[in-house]
Amino acid sequence: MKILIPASAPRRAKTAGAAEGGGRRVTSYDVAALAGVSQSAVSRCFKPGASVSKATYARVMQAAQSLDYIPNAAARSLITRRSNLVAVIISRLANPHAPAALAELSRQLASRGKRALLFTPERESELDATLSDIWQYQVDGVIAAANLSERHVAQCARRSVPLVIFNRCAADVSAVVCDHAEATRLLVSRLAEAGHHQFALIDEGEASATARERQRGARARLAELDLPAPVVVAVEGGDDYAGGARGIRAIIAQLGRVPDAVICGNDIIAIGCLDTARHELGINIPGKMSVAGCDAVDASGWLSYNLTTLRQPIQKMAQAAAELLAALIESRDPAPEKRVFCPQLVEGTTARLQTADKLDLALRLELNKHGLMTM
Amino acid sequence: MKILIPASAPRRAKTAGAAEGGGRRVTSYDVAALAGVSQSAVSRCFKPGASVSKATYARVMQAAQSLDYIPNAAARSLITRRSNLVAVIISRLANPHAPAALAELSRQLASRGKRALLFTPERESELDATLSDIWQYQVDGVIAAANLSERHVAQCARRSVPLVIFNRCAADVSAVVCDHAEATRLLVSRLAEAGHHQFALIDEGEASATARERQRGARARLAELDLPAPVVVAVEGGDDYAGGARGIRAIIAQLGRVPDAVICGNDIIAIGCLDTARHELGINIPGKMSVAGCDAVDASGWLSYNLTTLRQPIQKMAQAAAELLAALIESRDPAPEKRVFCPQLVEGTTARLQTADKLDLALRLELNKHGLMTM
DNA sequence: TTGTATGCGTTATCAT
DNA sequence: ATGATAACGCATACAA
Repeated sequence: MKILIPASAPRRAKTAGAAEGGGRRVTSYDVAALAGVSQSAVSRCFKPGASVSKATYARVMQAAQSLDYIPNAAARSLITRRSNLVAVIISRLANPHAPAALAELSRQLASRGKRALLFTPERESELDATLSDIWQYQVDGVIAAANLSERHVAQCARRSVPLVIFNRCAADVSAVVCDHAEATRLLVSRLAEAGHHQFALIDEGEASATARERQRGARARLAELDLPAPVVVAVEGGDDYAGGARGIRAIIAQLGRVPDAVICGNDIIAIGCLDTARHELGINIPGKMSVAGCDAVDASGWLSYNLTTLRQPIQKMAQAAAELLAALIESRDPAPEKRVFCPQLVEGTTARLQTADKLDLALRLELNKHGLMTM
Repeated sequence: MKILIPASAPRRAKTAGAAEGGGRRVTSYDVAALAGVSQSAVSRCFKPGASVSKATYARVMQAAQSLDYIPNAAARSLITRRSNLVAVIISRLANPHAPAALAELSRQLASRGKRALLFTPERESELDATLSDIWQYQVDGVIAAANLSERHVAQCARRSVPLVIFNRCAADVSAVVCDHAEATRLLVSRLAEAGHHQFALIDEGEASATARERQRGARARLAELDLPAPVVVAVEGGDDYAGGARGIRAIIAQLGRVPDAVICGNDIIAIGCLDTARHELGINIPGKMSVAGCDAVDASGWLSYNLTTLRQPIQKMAQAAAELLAALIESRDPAPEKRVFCPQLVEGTTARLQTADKLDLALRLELNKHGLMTM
């Protein structure tokens, strides 16, 4: 059996000479040496609420500053099991209000000390690879503005990584959503009140959950009001300006005439529909036909359009998402919570709407309800 | 002096029982134990081009899969000094083509095994804090679509973190830019050829480097052509739809009449100018006045506008940025390289332009030059 | 080709 | 309040 004599020297002999090797990184050992304290003292100085004397704190901070020392997040996350990274999955950054949502999410995460690690899969088939990528980085949580399958959601659960779905429907997951069904109900109510009879919808196809919701809301309200079922045109993968242009032509072809009102899945579709109707088909809007969009974009307010549309409270939604995720990260209790917001009607000039004071009382009460957040 | 008896057991006693503690992470040790190999063997299996036998590779991969093992990027980056993270600084995500650029950057980085860590400072004053944040994460490089000061650039150099500036002017740094001066030169040339005499500019103020470039190009070309100096209106912080609306009113007030042509710093300004001129001031466009934008956005192609504008090759620029950064990361040679792209003229119907075959030969040659990439 | 041993830079635990 | 020491999970030099 061998007998060892313990080395009295510390495990590593760090030299504080930072100006030597060119590429050597500045570590807490360098700062400690310069400040004349132990490395653990340095570490404590960078941990909020740790017990350090005023004097050492000052010396350490000065040393750190003169060496440009900044703690290494990789090493920290290794031991704390907190990366302060949040994966943000946005499937289509081209989506009209994705930029606004992303900017606000980034802000909100930053205010909570988290950073957005961006993932932009282009097809749904890339989601598997995207998730694998994500796990590498030991993210503290995931915010997904993408159509995750149940399998993907389960994957998050198995790894116990908190997940918040943004603006998509999903079962058994925390989510921040807009009540799209209520939105189209509201729109149909107002338009019907103003005398519109034959409705049409241009929207994404059945693959889109939000499109299904919008269609469901519109159909239900129309049925309640004993109005004819709407003509529905799905613009698969063409939920954009060109889709709106094709959509209105398809509707007229199918119906044999101009509908009273067209409700579009988003503002860009609506603008495409509007431009084509006005400039190419010569339809008087809103005289002969009303057009409404969803998800107000900047362009909807421009003088050439002044679109009647529904505004999602994107900022509030982003804030809610960050809030929800933060709560999930703190407490290890995975009780899913949903926050449902309701879009607000923006009365433009592309639809003939009854002014509010002419509406009967019952309808006014109902509309009033929509102005509030619902759970 | 104490005498120690060395423990014959390894430094750490890892149990492969993954299903015990609930939250325990799966490590390469777990995979090694299940596959009956050493931890280093597992590590090698995940390193492309390492020397592993076919047999062990298969066993390790199967074990890894059954345990849902994925290497921990934090631990890896600690030893390899490569985080595979790239900080992307975008100061204003509201900026018309920021989303497109970001999406393409994310794509291009991903194809090189890198991830975009997003930073969205809102004011220039936040840049210091942003950079400090960035250094924590040991990013492999930085792509900045923001106005970094020389101090910020120096900070990157001192930490030897590769930096690529996106779409901003900067000295002594690698950058991907559009030649905005050439863009406005081109526009002025074409408009002058078509008989425009009195020009006006609506753009951001002197604080914006790209605005200064555009103004410089326009002034220079006008001087060459012996045309009067342009009326210039700066819309500080209002480089948007409302800015364009205010801008055209200011120009007319200043000039006492309608100018022949208005060149706007971006398409949104141009659209604001156009809408106000047409719908509120009743100016016939392009009959009485020509309007041109810069940085083609989707809306510029809509039927209601069909704007004459300049298209930046954003995709190519994003690709070039990723390429440049990747090269910088690979080679430790910090020789700055610039890639300059030239915007392409989009001939809409908001400006009276001479058709190309009527231009004199000299001008045609010059224009042709602009179609190519310049260095 | 494979295994052993060590270090990356930090935080956490414990004794002082 | 402070310092010594042990993880965290991986990659790599070196020995076998």
